Amino acid sequence: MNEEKKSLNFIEQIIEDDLANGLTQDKLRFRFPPEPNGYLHIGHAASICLNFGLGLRYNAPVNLRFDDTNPAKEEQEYVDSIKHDVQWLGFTWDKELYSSDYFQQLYDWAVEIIKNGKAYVDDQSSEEMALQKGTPTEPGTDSKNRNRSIEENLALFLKMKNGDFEEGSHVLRAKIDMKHVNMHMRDPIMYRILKRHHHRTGNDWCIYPMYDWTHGESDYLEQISHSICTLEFKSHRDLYDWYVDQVYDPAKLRPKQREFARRNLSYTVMSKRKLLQLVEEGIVTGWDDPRMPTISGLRRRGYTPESIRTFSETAGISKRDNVTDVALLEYCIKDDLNKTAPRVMAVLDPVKVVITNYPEGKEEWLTAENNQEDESAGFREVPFSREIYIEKEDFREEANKKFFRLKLGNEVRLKNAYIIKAESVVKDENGEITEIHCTYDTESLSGSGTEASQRKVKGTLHWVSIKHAVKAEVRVYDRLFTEEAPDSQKDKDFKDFLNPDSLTVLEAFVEPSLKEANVLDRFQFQRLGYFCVDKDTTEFHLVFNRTVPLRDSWAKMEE
RNA sequence: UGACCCAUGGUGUAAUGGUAGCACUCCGGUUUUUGGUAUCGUCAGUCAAGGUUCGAGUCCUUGUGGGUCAACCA
Repeated sequence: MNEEKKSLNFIEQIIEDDLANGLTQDKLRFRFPPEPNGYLHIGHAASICLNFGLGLRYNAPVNLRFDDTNPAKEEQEYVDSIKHDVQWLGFTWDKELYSSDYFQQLYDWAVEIIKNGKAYVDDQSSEEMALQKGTPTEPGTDSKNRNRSIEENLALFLKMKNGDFEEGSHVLRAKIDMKHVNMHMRDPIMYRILKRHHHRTGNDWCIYPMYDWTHGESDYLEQISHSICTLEFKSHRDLYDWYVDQVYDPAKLRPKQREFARRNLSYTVMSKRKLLQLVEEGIVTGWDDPRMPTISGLRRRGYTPESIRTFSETAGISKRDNVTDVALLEYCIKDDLNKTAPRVMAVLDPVKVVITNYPEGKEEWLTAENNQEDESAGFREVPFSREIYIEKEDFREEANKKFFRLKLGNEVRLKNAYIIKAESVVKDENGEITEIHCTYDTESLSGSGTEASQRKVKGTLHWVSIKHAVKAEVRVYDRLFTEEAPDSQKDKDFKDFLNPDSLTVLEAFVEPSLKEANVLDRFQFQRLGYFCVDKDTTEFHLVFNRTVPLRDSWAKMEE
């Protein structure tokens, strides 16, 4: 009953203020506007969760709008992946829209703007125009084409549209103010000539509208009430407003742009350019490499949509630059999987144990709970026999009292099975232990209710029966970079900080029940971590990805 | 030598002029057939200096520090 009221973030605050000042709730409408030029990453997830979260909170529609105004970079493949990722995250958009849907409307409006004397065709080189643009501290100078007649502009713009000019030879510019303190207001380009095939409009157009000209008008057309973007667009706001002013009908809703800080994660990079570089240079295996901060990478790694939503919610939003500790993301997935992932046993670095007083040829199928955190998860049967594998690091010939695991002369419990005692070891010519000989307490079976079964021993180990074990490839991932903020180190390239050990491939043994596992099924390998079945799995070859290890306070004690 | 944005524990955020709180991380205790989980606890913060006010993290001024802005990218 603690009616603790959740505080509003600053965007919600703005909306509440607008509502208090007369905007009605039914006018609220949002959008998520990715450019289909790459895969979505965890930073986009923040924006997705923000926009769709607002939609849920205010019962308002949220459009998925592809900002596809640059045919040179955009592809259908990216459109498909983005739709998949948004759905996978658990959100439903109202309308699927494309900026390219508005090319004709934008063109018609541009003609009107020319007729109003607010735009002109410039045929200078981009170098000349850049020179005239000035700098943040110096005003720009007017183009020699700035005062072309309306008729001439109309004729030239038509020729641009008709493909009569070469790429790069002409642009349409808004006539605003070359001396404006805001560089974006110094006669920005509205259209450029691009003789490229567009993934949706094909070859219908050879002029394409720029982002600024497109975005506000698209928001206006869709009657988006709050157009939320990241901080680097702050200085575009003046232009956004100027463009909306050119077509605004006061009877309609006027969209407003508001900006928040993009979410950065420690030990990774987030820019599409850099992620693309990792993919193209083969540093990772693809956009969905489990080490990538992409939604598809996290999905393949074993992250749940729920955990990513919780992460976004917990990290919150603000207007300051940030680098969120990846430990928070890892906490979110561990917390989720702890409640939902079935427990199984797998040995990643095996050493053989022979239980000398266990009859040769005998096998038992023992009962094991699937999830101690969830009674409804039920039980399964796990085979036990005379020879088993345990982890190498779970045995020492000698150790101090802090070491709760198996050592000569000492007892441990095998999870869901018996208590065993290490009696001797067999070594090869190099002194490497090849077998550990143990005896077991025949009365100590877990759950049997006997006095011996209730005995307290300090350590409990996971294990697999050698005879029944299934071989599996296990891919153990570590952070991709060794530096918290790899892309903000002065004079250094982010790739200087690549972690050479970000992937370790192990040949492991897992309990037989895992033979039935399907791609993306998630498990806790007890005492080790959370793992999921990779898509590389075939009928004959099981592959697991380690999502995240369990907290290991023993490893910490060991320094 | 400009304009704009930002500044709260190690990290991410809250406090809307009135008790600086939450989560993660770190460290420690208890419980435990996972050295997991759960649970209890410890350490730790308002960039600085002035001003307004009964009262300032919050408002004002000036500094300091960080970021953004000059693609025919978005």
